[in-house]
Amino acid sequence: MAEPRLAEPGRTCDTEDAILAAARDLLAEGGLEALSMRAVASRIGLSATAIYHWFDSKETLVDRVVTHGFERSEAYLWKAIDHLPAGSIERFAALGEAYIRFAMENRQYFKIIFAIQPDAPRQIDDVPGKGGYRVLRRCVVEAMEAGNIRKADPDVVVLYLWSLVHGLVTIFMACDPAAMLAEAEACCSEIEDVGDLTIGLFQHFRVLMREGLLPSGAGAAASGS
Amino acid sequence: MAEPRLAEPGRTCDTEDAILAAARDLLAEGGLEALSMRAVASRIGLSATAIYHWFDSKETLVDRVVTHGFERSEAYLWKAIDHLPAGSIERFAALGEAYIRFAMENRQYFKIIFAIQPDAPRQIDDVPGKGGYRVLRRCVVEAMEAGNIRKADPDVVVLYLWSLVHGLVTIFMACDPAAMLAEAEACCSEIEDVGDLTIGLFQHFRVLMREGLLPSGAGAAASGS
DNA sequence: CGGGCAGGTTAACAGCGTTAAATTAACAGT
DNA sequence: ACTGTTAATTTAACGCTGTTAACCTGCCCG
Repeated sequence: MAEPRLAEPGRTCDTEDAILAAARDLLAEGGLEALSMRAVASRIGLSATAIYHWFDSKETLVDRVVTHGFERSEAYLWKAIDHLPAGSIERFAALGEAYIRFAMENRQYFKIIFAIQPDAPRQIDDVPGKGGYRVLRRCVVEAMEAGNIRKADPDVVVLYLWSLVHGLVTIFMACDPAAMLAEAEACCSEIEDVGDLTIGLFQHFRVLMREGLLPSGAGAAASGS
Repeated sequence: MAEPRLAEPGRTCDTEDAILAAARDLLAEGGLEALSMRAVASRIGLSATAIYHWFDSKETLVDRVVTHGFERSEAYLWKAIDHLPAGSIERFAALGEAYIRFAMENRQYFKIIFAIQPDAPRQIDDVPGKGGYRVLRRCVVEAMEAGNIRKADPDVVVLYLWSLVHGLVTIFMACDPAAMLAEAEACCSEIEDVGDLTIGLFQHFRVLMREGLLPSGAGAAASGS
């Protein structure tokens, strides 16, 4: 039936790609529960068991799909900031917004990565960390060298910023934004899209990120206490 | 076989409680995948289908279990701060650490709440928000009134702090803390427990929370830019 | 020609959530 | 006491899941 060409040297086999593509589509369309081995197989005209010649298990398959989905993240994030001056704090805001947008566009992948792990947690490299952590860390180090942000352990600052934006994403993915909006009616009375709403809220975080919680007057003076 | 007493007026039926208890135990022992209707039923000596007289579906059952698990959160968080002076910023640190500890002790519940939602996300009241949001908001408002933190929309500040600590928890639940530790070797060379490690890192966030990213000199003066 | 192997098939297993129908027991009414 | 009702539970079954075992088919190489 299908032409069985696979010996071409640099090329991975067609079937494997087809499986990955079908799995990716199913995941995007109906989430993880729609991604069954039989569904993937029938979409490419194979038996379910054929998949086991290419992937050890469903978990392996899902892992490959998600990993592939996140490989774009580094380029995605970098593109969002490369037009801004290196070392500037503007880059943090742009990076955070890009992270939010990327998460909203790939929320199925996000949910899996941050939920599926059975007991042995993955390496940080498998997480958006691989791409995102590097980009963010570079921004932090450059901004420190430029004297635009406080000098501290860069990894602590990176984790601080990553936690902030990732927590916002996670909360907004789990909660009804409308209910959120009712409580925090600050900015966003007419925004409907969850992503826009999240970004709108994130923009209100800027002052707190830059200047902290302490009142304006007390600011940097109280550093020693 | 079992004594069929159920007509007692104020009392919910025994079987329902037994189901919930068995489900809670199974969840704690083996996570969501260990919580099957048949496993719950066999643990209390019933048929799986008997559960459907008390709960519409597995989703309903899990929902009840998780909700019950989170009902303690408000008391838990409040207990962690009630010995500290109202309006003080010390309360934020204590509250954050308590949130981390609660999350680590109830990570199965956390994973479900922040992962399971099919498409229609839950109301904020179902999330630790119900308990946690209220406690945190009260701390923020009191600290604002006491002049200890900058005056702003309290809901934005609440969400800022909640995102920060929840993001940290989420990241540390999904990533290998050892790999994390290798990158951010700041504080924690000998800590083994994930919860302690997370709290250790959170303590390093304090300066950034209070005083922001900007360098000490530039601090509060740049407020207008 | 023959072996080996990649790629695929069908059949089957154990488990899952869930439904339908039948069963048992207790209670209420006449 | 007989009857009907309802709560609580059972067994049987359906369709789905991931996965394994065994078998087939055709290409390539010696």
